[in-house]
Amino acid sequence: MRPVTLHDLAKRCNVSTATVSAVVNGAEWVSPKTRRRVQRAIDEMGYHPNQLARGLKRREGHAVGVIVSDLTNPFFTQIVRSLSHAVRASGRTLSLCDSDHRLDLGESNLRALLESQIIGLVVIGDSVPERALRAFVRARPRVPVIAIERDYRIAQISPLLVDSEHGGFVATRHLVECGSRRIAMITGPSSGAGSATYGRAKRFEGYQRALAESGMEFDPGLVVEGNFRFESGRDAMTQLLSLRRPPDAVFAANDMMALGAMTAVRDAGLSIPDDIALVGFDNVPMSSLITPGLTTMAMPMGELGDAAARLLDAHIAASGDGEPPRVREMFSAELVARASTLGTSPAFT
Amino acid sequence: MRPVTLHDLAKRCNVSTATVSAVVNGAEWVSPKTRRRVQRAIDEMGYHPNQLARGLKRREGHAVGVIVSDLTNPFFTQIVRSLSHAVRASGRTLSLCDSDHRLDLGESNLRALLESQIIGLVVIGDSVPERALRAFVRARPRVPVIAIERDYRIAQISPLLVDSEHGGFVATRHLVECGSRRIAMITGPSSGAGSATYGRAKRFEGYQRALAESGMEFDPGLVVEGNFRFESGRDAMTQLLSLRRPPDAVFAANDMMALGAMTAVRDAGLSIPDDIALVGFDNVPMSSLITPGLTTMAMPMGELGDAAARLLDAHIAASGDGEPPRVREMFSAELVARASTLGTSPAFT
DNA sequence: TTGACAGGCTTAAACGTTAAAGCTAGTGTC
DNA sequence: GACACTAGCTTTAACGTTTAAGCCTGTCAA
Repeated sequence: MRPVTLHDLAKRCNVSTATVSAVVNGAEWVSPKTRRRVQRAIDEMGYHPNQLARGLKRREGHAVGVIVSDLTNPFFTQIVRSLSHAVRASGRTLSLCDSDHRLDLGESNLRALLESQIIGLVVIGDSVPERALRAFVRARPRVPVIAIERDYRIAQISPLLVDSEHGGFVATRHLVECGSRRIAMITGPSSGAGSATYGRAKRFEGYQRALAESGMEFDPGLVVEGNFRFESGRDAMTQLLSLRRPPDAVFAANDMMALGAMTAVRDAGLSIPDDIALVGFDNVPMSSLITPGLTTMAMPMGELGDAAARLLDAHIAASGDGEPPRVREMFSAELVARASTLGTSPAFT
Repeated sequence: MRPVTLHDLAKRCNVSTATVSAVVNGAEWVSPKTRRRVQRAIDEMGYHPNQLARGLKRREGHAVGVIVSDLTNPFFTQIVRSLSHAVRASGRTLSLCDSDHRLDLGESNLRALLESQIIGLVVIGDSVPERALRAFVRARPRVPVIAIERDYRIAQISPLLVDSEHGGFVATRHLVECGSRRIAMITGPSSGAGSATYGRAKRFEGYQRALAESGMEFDPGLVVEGNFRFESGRDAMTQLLSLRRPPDAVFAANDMMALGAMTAVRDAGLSIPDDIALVGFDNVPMSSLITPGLTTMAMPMGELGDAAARLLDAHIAASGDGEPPRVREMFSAELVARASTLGTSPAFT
């Protein structure tokens, strides 16, 4: 039992396949009578257009590709989710790839998407090597590519960034304002997976600027490198606590490391925020649910997903006019103050 | 600049497209000399097969569809993630749909997947109306459909289930063993989104059986209905605490509600587990990170994703032999005891 | 009466790939 | 020398759509 095709409908209605196609696609010129007859046959026989054939003929696919380095990261999940809704709303389909923090997997994922003739691509975080993307835009000059939280040096790629320098500055200044005098930082990795994300270095720069503007000296001994994961935050914190002069506040480059740091503080029998004040970055859902609530810089996840979808739609709609224009958009993270810096005053349980 | 096609390669190498196709697909009969020549041209010109054309000709797509009711639910995210890896490993592509807890969206997502000629379908949770799936298996009798945590009454659909009756039983018995005498339950919704998931009713049944086997009376006043979300757990707990005789233990049908319940207990100035012992269900990542750690029934998420991928591969490999066989697999949830029932003995911080 | 024109359809050629069937030259067999 | 056989190709017809071009038939203006 083959699926119903335009031919089947055409035979049944004694018209040509072109006419049936016109009805399916809502062309103007079909007479109301024929249109009704064909429409009835479509409903009765249960016809569904074959997007492969359609795509082949129209020389464009119907899928938008998205590559993410780790879907279990709530930051990415939320972006993918809002992206998926937007993509569906415009009648397309989402092809999802999880590169599992491995650049080689990201590259093979990208090839698969290229072959499936995607009509647009969103790359989130540090999931695809620059070289591979360069090859992609060369092979498909008309396909819009959007990078979230990664600033590729490729002219055809539109970056959507969060101003992490400012975010790091605000986070650190908040700690200063809360009375901290020795502020440590747990950074992202300087090499390997995640090291190339836009925010990694910027958060550190913001931290340094805030220290400078507050007249505090920068102590390299208070900077520990993590890898954005829970365990590395815990280990980094343990290391910081073992210093001769431990810090009284810590700015972690993301929430997962901040949460890891939190358990290390607890394990050491110390209290947050009295002994150690703590700020994270991302505002993952968990940060509002734990006790004490984690003060953090909220990333505009929904906005990023929506903006990506909006850009894709615009690019696709304007296709035919050569290459898509490059757009660079900057979003900002907002401070969400919770108990990990403010303490348990009634307003911030 | 059109993408390179088989024709371009054929012309360049003075062979027919059939030969080039044979090289691309690794057919045996091509002479080593020709193979080398063609292979070189492929590399030099940067050829990538067009999966739309290939799929059209072979009468099968290259994508596996997955529909999930809410991607931000970590339980689903982990399944999708392991599924995506398995799908990529077999050279296919993942088409992801998030139905946003709306059955009508799930239905339109399913239609989109149908049109894109998916080669297999995984439906996770309560995301697609049974009627729509029935139509799908009628339209595509050869496409294997796998349902995770949902037991559709459709012969062609293979369900992958977790024995939640037993899980509910073990969870409740654990509370009994920890000394609780009045055990309440926060259930899933009895109607609307999520109400049709396989586990919902089963967890409640297991709870009742454990009470009966422990010789404890079942008190309907200790059962409150939630909707699987954080806030509903918090509200349900508040309601339970306001009873004349509040419970000394609560079994929540999932972790998110248990976490909500936890904040309600804290807000009431009570302690976990001394005043209220708490058990959840799912073992979302957060449950191990909060304080106190949440005792919960661990769902075998990776196993479910892998099993789904394995079944799909088997079905697809055996295609041609008519309809895919229906497989029903049952997995089990395992108790992970943490501080929310055991207290802060050194072993369970 | 002729021609122009428009409405409503059909024809036919693609889109890039695969696969069955056919062809050719060379080898081996008796 | 006729025959079969094989290795290594080519030819050709699809797969299900779309779309440009063409073909009728009827209407209307001149």
